Amino acid sequence: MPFKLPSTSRSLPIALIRAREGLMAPIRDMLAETGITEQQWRVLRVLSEYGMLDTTTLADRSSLLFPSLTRIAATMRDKGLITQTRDKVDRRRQLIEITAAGQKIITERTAQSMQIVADFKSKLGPGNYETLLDLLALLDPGLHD
Amino acid sequence: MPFKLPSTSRSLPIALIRAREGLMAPIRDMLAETGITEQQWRVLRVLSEYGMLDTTTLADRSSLLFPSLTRIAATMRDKGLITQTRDKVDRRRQLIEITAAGQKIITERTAQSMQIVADFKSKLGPGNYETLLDLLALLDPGLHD
DNA sequence: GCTATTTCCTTAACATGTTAATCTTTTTAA
DNA sequence: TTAAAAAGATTAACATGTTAAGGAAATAGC
Repeated sequence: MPFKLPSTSRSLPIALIRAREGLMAPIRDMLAETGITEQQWRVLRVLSEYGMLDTTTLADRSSLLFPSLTRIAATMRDKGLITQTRDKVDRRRQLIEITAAGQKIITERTAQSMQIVADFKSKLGPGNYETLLDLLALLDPGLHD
Repeated sequence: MPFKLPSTSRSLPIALIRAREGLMAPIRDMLAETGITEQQWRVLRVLSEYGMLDTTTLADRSSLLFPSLTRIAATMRDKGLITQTRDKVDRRRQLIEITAAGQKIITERTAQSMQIVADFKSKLGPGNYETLLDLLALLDPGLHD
């Protein structure tokens, strides 16, 4: 039975990459002005939203793998964007917190960032935007398994 | 005006990452058995579908950046999965073609790969799968700008 | 209490993503 | 026809993704 794979033009993994590429292009342009990367922005967003976090929780909420976060945190500490402290009770654990300098970047870029999100919402139509988020959530392994 | 960014749990870029992670996990498990990476698989898929291609077209259809493709092609050439030849007419251009060994990997894994796709289709429901592809296409910068 | 296991995190090694600089070949334009 | 510009591709440099191995601290079981 000579079944055939779907054309790469209708491949879901590839469609996800390309959609992400389109979405991130303006965000990366914005971040280039601040000197931080997309991942560092994500870490700042999470820390700003949730406050001080241990590394495991931070990695999970930032959708970063642990080894990546180790390096990213070191870079961000050197830049003065975060602080790292050992947990007094469990000295294996490390606690990470955003600094004033880190929060300043979030604050300064919030309006611009929201405008980018608004542009994509209107590009898709408001209902479609929510539909898309819901469909993507169905594929998220962390949400039901 | 203290506008606030959407919670990172409803961020579209993050949702795209997580969906892709869920989608690729079983595919990566499959590819681990063959000794090639996700990107190398994508290159083989495109070459198998379209035949011999110049590097620019291949990079575009594989959704890879040019410098990445340069390295990936070198690796794949060393593994015997592709051949690289100079264009006789325009010696700047390079032409890339899949080898029998490369095609063998595609052939051997087609059924397994299709099963993974089918599983995700049934997980989402058939209508939702097409809806998702269509919505993602709206964000693809290469499809309308 | 003491060892084996588990947990949290870091290092290592290799592949890719991203931007910028460079190199070669071709095309343009005077 | 020849120097400047453009096009195709590579290299470099740094950051991240991914898997596996290692290291220190805490916990479980005996």
